[in-house]
Amino acid sequence: MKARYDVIYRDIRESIETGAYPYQAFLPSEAELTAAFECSHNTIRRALGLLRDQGYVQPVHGKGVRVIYREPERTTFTVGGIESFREADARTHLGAQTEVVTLEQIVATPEVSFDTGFEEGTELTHIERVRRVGGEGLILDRNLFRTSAVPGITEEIARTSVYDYAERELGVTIATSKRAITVERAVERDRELLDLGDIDYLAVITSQTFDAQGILIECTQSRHRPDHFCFRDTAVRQRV
Amino acid sequence: MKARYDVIYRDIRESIETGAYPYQAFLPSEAELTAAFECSHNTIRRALGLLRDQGYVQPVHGKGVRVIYREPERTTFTVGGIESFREADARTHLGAQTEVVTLEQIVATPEVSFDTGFEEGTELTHIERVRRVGGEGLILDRNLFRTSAVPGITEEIARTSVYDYAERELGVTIATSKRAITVERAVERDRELLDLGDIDYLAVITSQTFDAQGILIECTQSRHRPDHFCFRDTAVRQRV
DNA sequence: GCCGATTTGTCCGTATGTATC
DNA sequence: CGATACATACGGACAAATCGG
Repeated sequence: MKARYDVIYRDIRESIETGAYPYQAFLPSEAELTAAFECSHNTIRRALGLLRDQGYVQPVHGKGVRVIYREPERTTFTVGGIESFREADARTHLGAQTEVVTLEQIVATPEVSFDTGFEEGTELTHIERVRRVGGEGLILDRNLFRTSAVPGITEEIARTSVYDYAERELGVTIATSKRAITVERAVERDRELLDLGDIDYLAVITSQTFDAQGILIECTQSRHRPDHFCFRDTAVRQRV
Repeated sequence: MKARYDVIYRDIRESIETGAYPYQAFLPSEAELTAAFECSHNTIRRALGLLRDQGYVQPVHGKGVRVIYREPERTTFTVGGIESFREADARTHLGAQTEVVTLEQIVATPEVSFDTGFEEGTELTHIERVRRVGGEGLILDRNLFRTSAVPGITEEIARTSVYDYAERELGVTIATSKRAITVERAVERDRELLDLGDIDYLAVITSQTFDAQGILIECTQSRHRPDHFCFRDTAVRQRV
């Protein structure tokens, strides 16, 4: 992304994360930023809007833009935004491994259609993968990809990153993802594939992913052992 | 909020939710919308940006703006994502009751400060509340309000809605909320106050809330019995 | 309490780039 | 290639909130 507003957003975000603009400090005014980045008022505003939406700053009308970001702890496996397991792994440096348990072609039955939102009869690629950190099975991912959108998935691709393959090789762009987080009791299959010990509940993320065309291309269930699960989120007030 | 872009956003959202623009359909082009709403290109774009961020539509470059919203399925969940307990209760008509267990003034110790982000020595109002549905204790809410921002909380207020009190009586506006969802083992206190049976894990939402000034005014831990917990979310891909 | 300077919030009109068909 | 539609960017104008004198 080479858009000006995005470059500016990243630049300021960097300054906040490194502490150049500390918690509770005010950023330079929009006028100053406009001069500093040599761009228009609107472009600065767009960058500031991103910072606000991502929970970095809180603009205060008539006063300035206050920093509300503080360094999060990096202890557990955090989920947020749309990032693939591989990206999260790279970010946290936990050295995770992926084992492909299932890789098969299926056709959406009425029941699958109801659960996932795929039209009945759609050809789907079904994948089950176990994510291991330090040899321990922590996460069970169960994906259903629309085969016509993401064809030719091999075990090798499934073991590395389906997202990379889809984005780079096929030119598919992931755009929007709808998720629900629930906590469910572990079932037989979970015990079989994960290292649960006496743990009998899992954090479950169920998500639907749409591509840049607005077409549903993937449904996923990601079942996490609770002691390595953390979901972070920033919500901005809905003005009523 | 009477901003034009917000009115337009709500108008189009309404049309989507009622099915006037069905799933997978394209909205009228920006030019047509500009004419229809008699406003500028930028204002329409801002409204469309909101619709995109909230997961209603997916703009497709060079083609149009596609609807990706579908009526959420009514399954087993009770407590939804962004809404407060009271709002969720009103929506689901479950007839929930709130019992105030604790209401006291405390001062932030170093440990509390570390856990919550309040400055050491800050005067805080500590509240513990149990949310019951059908007599069953399902949720334990533990709040720490900055007393100077939200003074004079009575048991009556705690039983109904601190949020209403803060907004209406005190003019405090909640602006940004940072949340983390984890799954934790139930502790003694949870068993004491909630009806857990043989359940020994809880869904825990830990949140920090900032007012319109960017000041931290509240930290909350909301501990949910997992069989009545669901968190919903829509994420937009960060283009890299 | 009022006024003026500063700062953010909203909106407009226009121009240009880029993707789709 | 041209027409259409979304994406980005600019510059200007005015409103609204804050703060200090």
